[in-house]
Parts: sequence; structure tokens; C-alpha cells
Amino acid sequence: MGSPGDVLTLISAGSATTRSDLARLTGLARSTVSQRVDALIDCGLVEETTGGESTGGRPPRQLRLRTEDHTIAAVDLGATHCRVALTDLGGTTVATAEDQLQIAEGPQAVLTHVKKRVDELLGERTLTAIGIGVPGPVEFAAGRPNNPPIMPGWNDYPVPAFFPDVPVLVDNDVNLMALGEHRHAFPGTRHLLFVKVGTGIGCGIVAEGRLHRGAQGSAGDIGHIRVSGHEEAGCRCGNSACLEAVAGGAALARALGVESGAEVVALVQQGDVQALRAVREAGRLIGEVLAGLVNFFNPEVVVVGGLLSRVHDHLLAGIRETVYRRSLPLATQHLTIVPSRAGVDAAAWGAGILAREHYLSPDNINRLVSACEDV
Amino acid sequence: MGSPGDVLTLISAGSATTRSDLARLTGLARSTVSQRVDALIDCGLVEETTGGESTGGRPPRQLRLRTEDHTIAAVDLGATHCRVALTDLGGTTVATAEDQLQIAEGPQAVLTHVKKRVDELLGERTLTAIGIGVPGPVEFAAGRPNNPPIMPGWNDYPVPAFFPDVPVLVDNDVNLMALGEHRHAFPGTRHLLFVKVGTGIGCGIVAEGRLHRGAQGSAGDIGHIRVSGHEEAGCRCGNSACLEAVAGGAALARALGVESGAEVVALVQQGDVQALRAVREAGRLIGEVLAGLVNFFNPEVVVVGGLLSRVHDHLLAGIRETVYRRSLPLATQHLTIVPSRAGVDAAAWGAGILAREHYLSPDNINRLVSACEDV
DNA sequence: GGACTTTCGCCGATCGTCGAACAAAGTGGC
DNA sequence: GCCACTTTGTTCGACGATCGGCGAAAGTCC
Repeated sequence: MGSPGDVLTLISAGSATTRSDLARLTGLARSTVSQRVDALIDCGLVEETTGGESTGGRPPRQLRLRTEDHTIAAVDLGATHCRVALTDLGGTTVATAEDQLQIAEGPQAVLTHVKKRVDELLGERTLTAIGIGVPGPVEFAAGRPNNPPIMPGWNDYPVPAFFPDVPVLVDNDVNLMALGEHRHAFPGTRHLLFVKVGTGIGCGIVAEGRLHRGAQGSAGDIGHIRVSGHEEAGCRCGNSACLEAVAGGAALARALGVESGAEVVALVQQGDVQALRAVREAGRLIGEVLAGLVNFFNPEVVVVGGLLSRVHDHLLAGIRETVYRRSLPLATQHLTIVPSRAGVDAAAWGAGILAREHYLSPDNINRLVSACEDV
Repeated sequence: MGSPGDVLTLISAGSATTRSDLARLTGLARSTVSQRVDALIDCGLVEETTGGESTGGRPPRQLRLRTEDHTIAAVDLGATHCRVALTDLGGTTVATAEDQLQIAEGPQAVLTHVKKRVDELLGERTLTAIGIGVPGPVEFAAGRPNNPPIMPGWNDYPVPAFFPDVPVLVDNDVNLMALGEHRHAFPGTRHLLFVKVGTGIGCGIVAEGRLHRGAQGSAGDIGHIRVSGHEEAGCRCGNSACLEAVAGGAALARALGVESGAEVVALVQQGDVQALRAVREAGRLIGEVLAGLVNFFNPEVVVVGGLLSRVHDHLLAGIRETVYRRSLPLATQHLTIVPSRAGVDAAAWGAGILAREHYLSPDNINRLVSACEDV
């Protein structure tokens, strides 16, 4: 407690804007706080401005994180798209790009494309860290996809090695969506689930405010949990009655005789009764699985996102109906089930947060400050 | 890092038995380590003995936790029983007692009984902390049962207030079983599930080596998750097709026409084919639910305990069969499913561990050491 | 028995933090 | 507009904790 990193955390979170705030929050002496702040200013991490409001005495100098010198690249790789966003250290987006890109083209081709896009967007800015979301399980510590089903050629590929000069954080896209939603909409919440209903169905888990990735980085893979009464539905995983095979966007599209989940959404928006009924029923099936997970995990909040959440009125109705019927009263008592606020940018938000929190973590800041003092 | 509490943690865990070990592990100077050790000795927490093995020079003095001055009470309250065990700070059991006791008699009667038993067993020993397991959800921080279904009169009762002179840690019994199994059999494991198959069915969750209790302390309540194809089975919770209603000990007993889960176990041990088949089928149903939870949580180890695990050959066969069929290969790749090693003492073990870890936590030790120095 | 190794206490040097004193920069009353 | 008061920020000496070197203790090994 009280290291330069901790001080910066308070400043960047907005919990403290003056030296007095810091002294109060950390319990350190004013002189010590000043020394810490000076070190952070010398490293170019913090900036001082005059013009604070006086509270009856000398007005305090305002402290703020120097967000503009560092740029974070947030990359969201889907099965068929690539979104790149640049943000500053404060989380403000400064540039974005979006392309169609088949992840199945393999890591070399895809990452070359990503690097090119990032460099174009960067211009004169300096890159500080990269966060990348991919549609499959990842061994997080190493940044290697772990047997991803829809990413041929990516298994065990060391993504960070492709960007040798900056820290690279790679994670599953659904995890990142959960992280983004947690930090933006429910920052104080301890336990949260994010359910992504797109072509497939996945779930991101936030426990004690941190991502739970599981032993193999495959936690949250709820698409192949069995649902009652749909033994006829075969799934690409080889089993039958999987949630994804009956309630995923692809399954709905097939049932309604259209091409994609997007067209299902379009049908619902046009008021197609059959599509509407199908989405609501999908919500019920997802709710059945979710009811079990709510009993098991006991979260405070469940966020529903992904393509199909664009018609969340009907999807959520089905989910809520089943969860509140099948989960135990104690677990649902204070449970909130809400649609995602981030929409299509959820994964990119999360990727940016992951990279930003890595760079701004107390340990990393302490390293930077010591390195800077040694010069 | 390096506080007296951290030093004691290394000693009590057995990671360090000499001052040299401590210097190496903490990175502190030898002189500083000696100072820390002296403080711990002055407080009576650590003891020095000669007779260490030389490694070519002066033989080191051995350090060990003084386990004998402090006594931990571990209490396991079930629906109809009360087990009390006293252990020293090292976890060695020094006395036990077991009674029939109806938890439904309410907190006053039950806790009076517990206090009496603890005092009897204690004799001249001094009590340091109490851990108590109860068969229902608990708001852990406050030690209050939270809407427990089979503990009438206990709702919101502040258990710690009944023992005003010592720290009291109260938790759900299944959580404690999970904790006990984790610390004893799988200490290095990050993510573990403990499934208790008794009259009902519950689950304890260890994530990142720590208990996950959920928002209302009801996490792990998997007994009322729906299983396929048993719509006819009504459950006491008001729904139907709950796991507990088809695979719990009570359900099996009813199906086999006997009184209790214990009799079901007896039938299996006698080789009754019908009972054997029923247990195996119960295993399959539990496995179906567990398969989903394995996908969701991605643990490294699943431990199966509780009454019915006494016939774990047949139960585990059913569980393994279904989990390995219905879970994703990535999640089962390195998954171990094993029977509990603790048996009937699992909850008491966990209660003791909870209390011991509380007392030996770095923060608490630091407090004790400062208090002792001030004298 | 002597050279070497490892352990351990002692003690001066060093580093980090604290808090008092002082300077700076405002507010508000008269 | 001046002066008392408040809050902010810096400087500096004091204090405490840690470090690391030195020497003594207690062994091993040749």
C-alpha cells in the first residue's frame, strides 16, 4: 500500500485528483505523497494543472493521468471480421477501423493484416500495449489459442511473438465482453456473468471482479450444455441437444429458413411472428441453462449480449421467465438480468481495458518508475 | 512481502524450516529475518530446536510453529448430527465427539450443546478460534445463515455472537468439504469442484485456490438444476426434474423402497442389483449436470463425496461416463474425477482449516506481533 | 588438526517515511 | 484594501527499518 503504482491507480481511477485526496486515501504523509507524485510526473505519467476550486484555502493543483502520450490498440477478431480501435490511456477512442477478415486464413495472414491496420491508425502515436480478442479458448498467460474449434492454424500459435516490441494480451472474445461490461456498467459488482448469444453461445465469467478463465482457458463454454427435450437436435460437437444447436443464431436461422443470425434479427425487427416466437423460445432454452448456472455461481448480475441481443426485448423475456422460474429464490432475490450496453464494440472495449489495466497495474508502474529514476 | 505474518506463513506451511530458507524465499537480509523470527518467538508463535542436518557447515536451528498452545474447535453440524473436533494449530486432531442432534431445534439449543461439548473436550486447553459448518447457505462475513431451507429458526441468526470471546467462522458444510479436500489432497490446484451426494446434492467451489461463495452465499446449490427426461419427478422446491429429486439419497431410497440413503448404501454393499443399478443411474444424472458445470467452470479436479460416495465405484462410474461423453474435450483433457479422501470428517476438516487459516493469516499474525511488542 | 562452509548475532551505514516548520495562495470579514 | 484564517505544497531534520559486512559459533571434509 502506498507505492507509486497504488498512487497512480487512485489517480487514473479518478478516486483522487489532488495531493490531499491521495494523502487521505493512502494514509501517507503529505510530503511522501508529494514525492510519489513528483516521481510520476518525472516519468511523464502524471500532469499537474492549476485552477482547482478552493475550499477556503489555497486551491489545490489538479492531478491527472497523462493519457495522450500512450496509445492502446484494442483488437477484436471474430470469425469473419476484424475491428481495431486505438484508445488513449484514459479509455477514450481516438481511431477505429473495421474489415471483413476470415480468421481461418491463419495467424500469419490475419496478424499481418492487424499489424498493418494498427500502424496505419497509429500515425505518429507511440504504441504502448495491445489487447486482442479471439473467438476461441486461449491459454492466457502465454497468449496462445488452445484448441480453438473455428480458428484453423491458430492452435498453440504464440500471438505475442508477432508484436515483439509491446506487451500483448490475448483472450477469448467473450471474456473480454464480460470484462468490458463489468468495468463500464457494473464496476462495483463482485460476480457477473456475460452471455453472448451470436452464431454460437458463450459466457464470460467475472468472479471477485476478475475474469475466471478456468484451467485450460475454456471456462464459460456453455454452448454445449444439454437442454431438455431436444434430443433430435444434432450439434457440430458430436453430441445432441446442445444449447447452441437449438438456441444459437445459426440454429435459429436454419429453423426459419434464412442464411444467418443477422437475418433472424431482421425478421424479428420486421415483426415476423414466427421469428419472434423462435427468439423467445431460444431465450427460454438459454434461460434453462442459465438458471442452473445462476444456482451454481450465484452472480449479482447477468448481462446478455451478442448479435441476438439486438432483439433483446424478446430474448430477455424468455431468459428472465425461465431463470426466475427455475432458479432458487435466494439466488434470484437480488439478481439483475440486463441487456449489454456495449453492443458490437463490447469485445474491443474489453481488449482495450485488458491492455490498459495491464499497463497501469501497480506492479508495472512501479517498474516504470524505478527504471525512470535510474536514469 | 516480508512482514512477520508472511514469515510465519512460510514456516507454518513447511516451506521454510530454517532462517536461511526464509532469507532465500522472502529476499530479506539474514539479519532482518532473524529479527522477524525473534519477534515471532517472543510472541510464543514459533519455537527453535537444534539438531538440523548440516549441509557442510554449521547446522541450522530448526524453526517450527508452536502448535500446541492453541486449540481450534471444528464443528460440523448436519441435519441430524453434530461432530466436534479439536485440533492444534498444525491441524492434528486432539479430541473428537459426535452426537445425534436435530438442527431444527434451533440455534439456541444447538449452539448451547456445541458450547458444552467444546468446553468438555477442551479441558485445560485454551480456545483460539472456532470453525462451524452448517447445512445451508451462510452470509459468510457476518456468520449468519441466509434463508436455509432445513434449518428452521436459524435465518439471519448471528452465530458468532454466541461465542463472544473467540473468532467464529461459519460456512456452508459443502464449502468446507471442498476446502478440506483442496487443502489436504490437492493443495496446488487452482480450480476444484467438490460434489456432495448425500440426502441432497450440493457443490463446493474452489476458484484460484479460494472458496467461491457467490453473492448471497448460495453458490454451489446444484441440487435443483434440471435434468433431461424426468419431468415426472416433483421436487420439494416446487419445480420438477431437479437433480436432487431424481439422484439424491432420499430419492434413491424412495425408489428402492427403503428408509434412507444409508440403507441404499447398505443394499449396494450387499450386492443388490437393483440398488446398484439405481446408484449408477444416479451417477449418470449427476454426471449430466456436472458435464455442464465442467464446461462452464473448467476445473482441474472434481471430487465426489458425501454419503453415497461410500459406494463410489458405481457412482463414479456413472459420473465419469457422462462427463467424459458430454463435456468438451478441452475441458476434460486434464480433468481428474476422484472420490473424496476425507469421508465423514470432510466438513470438520474444512471447518478446522477455515479457522486455522483465519488465525494464521498474515494480517492477523501482524496484529498479534505488534500487540505483543507493545507490552 | 586445519581449511572450508554455513549459520547467526552485532553494529554502523543507508534508505524511506514522517511530521514540524515554513512558504505559497487562496477566502472572507471589516 | 488589509489582515486573520484556511488549505496546499515544499524543505529538512529525526526516526525507524532494513541492509550488508564482520566476526564468532558450530559444524564437515580432507
